[in-house]
Amino acid sequence: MKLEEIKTEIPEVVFERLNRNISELNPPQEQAVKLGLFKKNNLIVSSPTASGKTLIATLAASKTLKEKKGKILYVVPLKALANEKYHYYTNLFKGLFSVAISTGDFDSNENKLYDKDFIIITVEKLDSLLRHNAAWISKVKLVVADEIHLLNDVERGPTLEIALTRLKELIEFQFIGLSATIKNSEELSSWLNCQLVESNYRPVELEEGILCQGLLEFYNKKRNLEFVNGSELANIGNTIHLEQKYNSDILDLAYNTLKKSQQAIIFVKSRRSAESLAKKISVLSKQFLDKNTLHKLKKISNEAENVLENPTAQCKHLGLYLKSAVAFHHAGLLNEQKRIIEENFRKGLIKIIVATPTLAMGVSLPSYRVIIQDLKRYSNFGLQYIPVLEYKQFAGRAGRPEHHSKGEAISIAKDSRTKEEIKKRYVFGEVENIYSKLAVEPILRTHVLSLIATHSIASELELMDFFSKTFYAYQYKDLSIVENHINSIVKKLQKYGFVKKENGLEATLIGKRVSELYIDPDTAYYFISSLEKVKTNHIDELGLLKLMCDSLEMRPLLNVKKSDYSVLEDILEQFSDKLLGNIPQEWDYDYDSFLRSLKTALVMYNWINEVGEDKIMEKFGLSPGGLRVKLEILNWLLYSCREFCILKKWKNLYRQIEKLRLRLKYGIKDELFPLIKLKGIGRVRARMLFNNKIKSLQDIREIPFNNLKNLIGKQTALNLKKAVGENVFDRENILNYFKNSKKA
DNA sequence: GGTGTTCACGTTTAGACAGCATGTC
DNA sequence: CTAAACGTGAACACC
Repeated sequence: MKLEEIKTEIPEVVFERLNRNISELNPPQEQAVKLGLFKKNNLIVSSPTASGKTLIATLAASKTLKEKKGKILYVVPLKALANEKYHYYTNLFKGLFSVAISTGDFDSNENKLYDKDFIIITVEKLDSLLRHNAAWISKVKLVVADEIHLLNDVERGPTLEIALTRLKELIEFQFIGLSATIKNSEELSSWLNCQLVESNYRPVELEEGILCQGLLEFYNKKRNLEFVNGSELANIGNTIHLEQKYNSDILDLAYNTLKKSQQAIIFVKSRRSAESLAKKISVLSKQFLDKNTLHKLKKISNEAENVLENPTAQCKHLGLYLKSAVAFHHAGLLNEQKRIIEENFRKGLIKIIVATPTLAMGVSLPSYRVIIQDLKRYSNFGLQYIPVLEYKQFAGRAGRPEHHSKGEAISIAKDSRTKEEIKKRYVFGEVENIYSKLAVEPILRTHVLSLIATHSIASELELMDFFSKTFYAYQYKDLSIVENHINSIVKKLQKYGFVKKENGLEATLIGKRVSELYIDPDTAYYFISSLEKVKTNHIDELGLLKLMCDSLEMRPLLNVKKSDYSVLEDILEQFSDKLLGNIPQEWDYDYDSFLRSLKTALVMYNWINEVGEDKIMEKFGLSPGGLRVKLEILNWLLYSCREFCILKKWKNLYRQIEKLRLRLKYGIKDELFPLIKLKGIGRVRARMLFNNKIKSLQDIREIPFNNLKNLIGKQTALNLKKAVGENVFDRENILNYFKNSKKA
């Protein structure tokens, strides 16, 4: 079907912009049109990664926008994905419609979401907005849910499920669900009252292969399909004998990739193996790089290494491997470093990325070759094979439509038995069903509170009525497990003082706030009851930090190593009277998690006492990225405590909490507060100034410009002087000024 | 006595959403 | 019910 044929359905400018890149609709897209995409029918699209699902959503959105009847909600599971979509749609709709992004990081709040046409939002943020009763929800006429197979996720699936169920209760809208290929897409689509678009279409051909002891076999699935149910998975397709140079399949394959001037993403199971494999490959990749490339690589290596003022060991390693066009990629990196890696891989400068699964979930970063080294991953039951769905996500990254006509996904098998297993399980295997994971207590309790807080609910029965509309109810029919949970949760919430039962079920003022703050009711109760006991005292920072680390939200906590025990026990002795909550004995079952919490709190305590970031990483075995994440969560938890203080009128505590938040934000002691307010001054520079007896704005005013310049560099010194209201006319500066104005 | 090798044992293991206010791709 | 890679340190061989 030609794009031309649907021209009248969408705004003309949008059509022209789309038409620059696409003239033809691909099979799943065409099918979506035939199944009533433009007739406001609900659709589930179940097809592989990169099969053009986004365009289906775009077409439906364009139709809705053309009619100007209401706004569009585009729901995604990751912030990184939200950013990507935001860029795409602001570009596509530039000058026509307003696009907004709403995640925990930033709200495009300038004009409020109320006025925006197209809103990209994360699942949890949507849930949060529903808890806040956002007024504009009633104006939504189309909801797109991207990666809807997230429903299967133990932790985050239920949130999506509840949010969708609530939306259905609240308003009428067209629904488009985009999913990876799953087995029970039929079931999913009938729950949501959808037409089903199912397809195996890919714009670039995908060749799946296995490398085992130097022998690389590719399988032709079309011809083999009939054998799948028998055991005959004959090896039809190419077979290649790889040049064996390094006595290691993975290194030989990396060599082969580089020799062909191709790129590869290698998926491994742990951060440690990502870094160590990157190291090995960086040694052999040097031979393929010319002078010009090396020069460019040196630049980005420098950039990545020096994101922090004091590079950590991890930063240095990354920098080193980048010089050889190799990178590792995992959640312990800083966002800036991830950006550098992704950008330069797209440009072709970086040749090989060794990554943990992050890279398969997040932004779209295709590569000619995808190499899957680990198909097993550690779980509660030892090493276990990953789901087929995840393998497909890995493999789906192979092939860049703009550069290649095909892509290769190669798994590594250590022996022939493993090879057969991989062939059967993954290459020719069937993708799993997805199942609702709703019936779990910790998840239900936050949602039960939020339902009570936003609805007028007459009784537990009415709650059950809501849950009978979920995917869980649709799949399992039997709600008795959920019902048991709900009854005990409602009792618990009453005991906590978050819910009261008078005419019906109703949230108390504090219960409502807990729901809006988006923290677990158990956590909230634990915080409030612990703080109650010390509301008028002076609290030690470590005590407060430890309290925060006891919460569910801070998990996973740091591991306690054998060598840590003595240090932690010393600290415990020293601070035992300052910790909130009770201290378990060594033989208690929760002693271990107590120590883990204490260790995590200790990291933060080091941070606010200005221990160098590189030292913290070394001492606690933490990554820079990990520290950032924990700091952000802490800030949110402390903010929540602050709000509790307001409701409970605990003024003394309020002040202490605010002070701690400020110290956490910058990683400083109180004495640097005046300096940190200045732009361009972070924890490192503020400390340096302070140690040079510049302790206040007044001191900055008084110190001669040249002295300041020697301390901190000319540009920053100029900015500082300006910031404290002083204009500096040094000679050089004036000369520069004239030089620059001449150029202009 | 210094240095290199081997072996047994111990340790560790992916990821990422949320508040609020302010200023960026 | 289930694993494997890496680091560490002791024991040992060799110059």
